Amino acid sequence: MTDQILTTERGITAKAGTTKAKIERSALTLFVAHGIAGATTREIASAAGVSEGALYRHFKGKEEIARHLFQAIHERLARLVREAGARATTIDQQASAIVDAYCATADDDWVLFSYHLLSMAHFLPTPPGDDDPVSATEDIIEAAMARGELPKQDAKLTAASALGVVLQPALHKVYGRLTLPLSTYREQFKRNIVAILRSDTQQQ
Amino acid sequence: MTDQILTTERGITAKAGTTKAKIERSALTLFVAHGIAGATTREIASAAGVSEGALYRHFKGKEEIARHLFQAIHERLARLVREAGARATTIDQQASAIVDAYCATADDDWVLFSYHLLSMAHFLPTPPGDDDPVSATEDIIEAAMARGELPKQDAKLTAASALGVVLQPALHKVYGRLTLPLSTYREQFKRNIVAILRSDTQQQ
DNA sequence: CATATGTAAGTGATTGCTCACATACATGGA
DNA sequence: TCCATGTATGTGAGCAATCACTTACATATG
Repeated sequence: MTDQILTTERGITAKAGTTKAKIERSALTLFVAHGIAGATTREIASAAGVSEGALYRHFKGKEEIARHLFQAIHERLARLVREAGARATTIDQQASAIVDAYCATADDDWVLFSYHLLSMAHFLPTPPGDDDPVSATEDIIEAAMARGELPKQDAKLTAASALGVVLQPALHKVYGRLTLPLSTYREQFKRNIVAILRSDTQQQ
Repeated sequence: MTDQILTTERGITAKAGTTKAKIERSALTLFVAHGIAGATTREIASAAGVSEGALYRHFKGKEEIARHLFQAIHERLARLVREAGARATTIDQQASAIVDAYCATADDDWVLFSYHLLSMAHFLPTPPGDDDPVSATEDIIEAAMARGELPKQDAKLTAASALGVVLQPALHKVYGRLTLPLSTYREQFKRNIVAILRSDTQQQ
């Protein structure tokens, strides 16, 4: 039952090749495969090729590993959305930049991204004050409504549906219904989101 | 630690008020709250107000309860989507009927519906041959493309994004970001989905 | 009395986590 | 250069708690 991984493991926050990086990567993979509760500390240690005690040199416990991994991707996505929103000036450009950022992040580390999708329910609601990608998206849509670029409506709902255009296909990739890299669908995502944002602006 | 529920419990497949219905309802609630692996058989029995042994009179084990509940909502949604597709003739009518069916099902039994959203990853891929709501949606979109009502493109992707318009807001309701019944957003869902379906048909 | 249903007290297995101990390595005074 | 020492890191046996599940028995029903 020794599932030791011999290759140098890419870390999430720890330097690649270190024991901590191996633990992060093994835990991440097993959390995605069996869920957080379903993955055991023994499995994680075995997959990382270290003893179980080593886990507790670097983390307080299993739950801390799970939260550490979640925060890494959650905060990263929030930052990327904010940056994409700040970089562009029109809502169409902003939508395009956000889609690009999501697709690049997903394809860059698919296991980490799918962990974010699958473990969301385990950690939310996030402690107030912390940023998150959904709030960032809502803020960008609200700003566009405020400057008259979009019709005024429920920004929380619009943000949710727009995110759904990307995240539901991402989930289907997790389920094996779609197999190509997420970036493959970038342009269609952008068209679809723009279509949603404008779906109430029928001023012909 | 006796969390006995005194009201008559609405069954999923069992007759309301029976022990089996109480077990189904308690298991469902706890699976949504703590996940399948995170909910214990003791908790389920306690919440149902029965002994732990009673669980095993009606189900082989915890995993069978979880699968039983999943199949109930999964097959129900698949059937509703097929029926909505068969009832209407144009893709716009079909989309409208599917949105109505999803919203009605969600609001009718929100815990069961959110269980479907949250436990999908635990059961998929479904055994081949069984129907599912995503395949049903794909079939309807493919048929509309075949009769020239929609531009020919990746039906699996279009179906995923269209479902995302409804399911991501539903997830946000699970997370507490949206609070109103899902039906509240019906008309906006329909507009958004139609906008997506047509987003490649710019024949002006 | 036969069958279905429910109970209480277990069972062995597995869980997350701890702890006494081993090793690696950097530091610095002689 | 040498080794004494402190600190960081890793080990693996093992612990108490908890897990899903079983079993012997009671009761209800037709």
